[in-house]
This record gives sequence, C-alpha cells and structure tokens, in this order.
Amino acid sequence: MYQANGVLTDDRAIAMPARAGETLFIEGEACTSFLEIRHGVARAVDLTLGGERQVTAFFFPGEFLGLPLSRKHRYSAEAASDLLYVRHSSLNWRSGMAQSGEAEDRLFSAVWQEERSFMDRGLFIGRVGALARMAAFLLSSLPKCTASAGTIEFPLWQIDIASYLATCPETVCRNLRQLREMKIIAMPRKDRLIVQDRARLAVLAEGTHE
Amino acid sequence: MYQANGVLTDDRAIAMPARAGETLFIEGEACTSFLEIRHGVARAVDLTLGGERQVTAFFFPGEFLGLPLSRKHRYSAEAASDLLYVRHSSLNWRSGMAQSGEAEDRLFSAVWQEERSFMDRGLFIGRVGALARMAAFLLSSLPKCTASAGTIEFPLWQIDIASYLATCPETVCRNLRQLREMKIIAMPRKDRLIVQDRARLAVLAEGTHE
DNA sequence: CGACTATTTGAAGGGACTCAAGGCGTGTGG
DNA sequence: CCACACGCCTTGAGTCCCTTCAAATAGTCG
Repeated sequence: MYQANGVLTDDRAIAMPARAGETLFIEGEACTSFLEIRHGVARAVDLTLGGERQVTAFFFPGEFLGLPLSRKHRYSAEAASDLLYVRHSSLNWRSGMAQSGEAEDRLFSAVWQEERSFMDRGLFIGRVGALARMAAFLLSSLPKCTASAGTIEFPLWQIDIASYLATCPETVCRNLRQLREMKIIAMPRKDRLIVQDRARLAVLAEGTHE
Repeated sequence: MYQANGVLTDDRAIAMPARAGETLFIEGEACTSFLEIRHGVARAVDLTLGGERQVTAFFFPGEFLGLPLSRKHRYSAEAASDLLYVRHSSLNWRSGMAQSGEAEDRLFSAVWQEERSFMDRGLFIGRVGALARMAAFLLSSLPKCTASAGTIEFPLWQIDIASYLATCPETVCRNLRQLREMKIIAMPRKDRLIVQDRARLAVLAEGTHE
C-alpha cells in the first residue's frame, strides 16, 4: 500500500472518516502511526493535573499531527469537526529518515509545520486584547481552510476557539459579532465565513496600540 | 573536532560566551548551525509586522535551539542572561540523520524538546489568572536551572518574563512579591531563587478555581 | 559621579470574566 | 411525524483583576 517515496504524500491512501469529538489518539499511547488531515479540522488537547482542559493547536487539511518524535504520543488529538484523515505508519516514517534529499526535506517540513502550530498559539494569546487575538487567529487560520468562491469552510466550535485563545466562550461570541457588525467578516452559516475586509482585520490583529 | 556519534553531545566542544542581550541568530538567516546551552538562559523572540515583540520561549542549560528543520532559521534567538553555549554544525546534524538507533533517538528527542518549549508557553498563558501563570512557569522552569544546595540560579529579567507570560512587568513584580510574602519562594538575590513550599506553588499553578 | 535602565509601589480606569437566562439547532424516542 | 431533551450560541448586567499611567528607588555601566 505504501511506497518509500510516498511516506508523507501517498494520495492513494484511503481517507478515514471521523465524527466531531471523536478521539484520534491519546497522550502516552504508543506512537505506531501519525495522521494527515484531508478534510475538516483536528484539535490537540492537553489536560493539566488539576483537570483543566486546553486546546493547544488546530490542524487543517494538508497538515500532519502525532509525528513519532518519541515512542509515545506527546499530546491527545480529537476531531474538532467531522473529519477525513489518513493514518500513516510510523515504520514508513523511520525508513524515510534513512533517505536523503527531497524525502528528508518533506519530513523536516512536516515536523516544522507541527511545531509551528503550537508556536502560533502562543503568538496569538500573547497579544493584548481579545479582539486582537481573534483577528490574528482568523488571519492565520483561514488560508489553511478549504474555500470556494470566497466562502471559507470554518467548522470550529466557539467553545474550542475560546479554549484555544485562552478566553471565555461569551467573549468569542461577542468578538465575532463585533467583526460582523464592522463588516469585516460575514457568516452566511455557522460554519461558513467570508472575509470582507482583510486589511482592517490585519490592523485589529496588531492590537489596539495606537 | 566533531564526531558522528557525538553530534549532539560532544563534551569536548568549546563553549562560547555571550553577554546578556546579545543576538545568537536571526529569523530568516541561513541555518548553518544550531546551539546548545551550557550555562545561563537563551530566549526565542518573535517580531510581528506591527513591531510588537514577544518572547516565545526560554532555553535552559542542556537544551538545544535553532535546529535545522528548514533552510532558514524560524525565529530569532538572544542571550537572556550571560551565557555559555556551543555552536554545532548543521552538517553533522544531517549526517547523524543517516544513522539509526541511539543517535537517531537523540536527534528526535532534541526536536521534541525544542517543540515542547514553544508548546509550554501556550499552556502557561492559557491559565486563568496571572499568579497561576507565574506559578506554573516557575514550577516547570526551575528544575531546568542550575542549582546548588536548594538555591536556584534564575537569571531572567522581569521584562522578559512579562513578555513571555503575556502580562505587564508590574504584574510580574507584584506576583513575585506576593509569592515571597506567602513564604512560597525566597529571593536572596535578584537572580537567585529558593522554593520554600513547592506544594502550595503547585496549588496556585492549577488556578483559582475553588 | 552621572546617565540609563530595570524594578518597585501607588492610584485609577477599563475590559474580560462570571453568573444568569433565553433562543436555536440537532438528534432521539415515542 | 412530532415532541422533547440536550448542548451550543447569544445577550445582558455586575464585579473584579489586570493594565495603564505616573513617579520614585535601585542597580549597572561608563
């Protein structure tokens, strides 16, 4: 089924479906496989000892998660929306390591993409003001979503966005409403989004400092 | 100077000094080398388009940063304190990739450590309450610092901590004072720290929920 | 000794969280 | 097919924590 030169990009692999909320893998579990998102969004979840739950990253179509950097999974992953994903064998990952050149570069670029996903969250939350955080998040995430004719599929629950942006669901709701009233975005459906004024969204993302 | 089996752990490598504030490498620069911290603390810095500056990670003795996952450095790094570090060649990194077994595991564990550093920031900032963020940060960072007889070297500027924890310097100062007044920590000098009540520090890190 | 930066402390104001209640959508069972 | 239950979204009001602004002190380097 798999070929060495297709470790990360075997289009013939069969995509598996998952319903929103379904668990994909659990922290501590053996790292026998890693995932590639084909459609929908997955979320990385971290539980602190006190029982607090945080969404630490979102993974969009084309992105990888659960890469076998260690023997056990380093975080838990769930379907944030209905999902299509491919489960790749970690064995092929290791064999691809032995190769050099293009195959090696693809592996590293996948690792960097995963690392970047976690790094981004810090950059978003680090901004002053909940609206700036929301704007920065949208600006960065929307290009990764599947879109058609300007309408972007954005199948995230506000509860997940709130946990990800370290705010409360009410604030997320109010911020989205404000962006709509400012004619910066439009939401024809709950899971559809249109960016009407990308420039002003970028200004908001920079924070309220001026 | 370097040997293949010592790609990441060549103790004979000569440690270079750097003064606090000195730039180690810059985002976008070619990835010809990566760094290992021997003494002191380094910081990863990210500049947004609006000129905002964020400290996105700290790197403590024994940790690696600037790993050559891509051709160009993915973030900037500076000395957060006076520093001793080793500059490793990225060429040796690539050669170590070809090996299997223990050498390969060490490489992956270095990558995971770097990724974890960025992930941790999100987990800290994600907590409710500035005191909880500070407590969680201390609890996680202090074991990585060099210590002797219970006194921990903690050479971080409060301004850096504030940027890292997405708060203002005044709040960092007030939180540290509060921790001192609660007899949870002591600071015999500005860059020295003693944990007097680790258990209560852990309670605070869980947040003010109950 | 003097300039600069970091830390400390105080006061005031605002933004986000909490609490509470109602509306909406989806899926289930009768 | 309809009624109901459940969870998510929405909206409002009040409170508190953190930020901002301001000023004084401590520390560092020349």
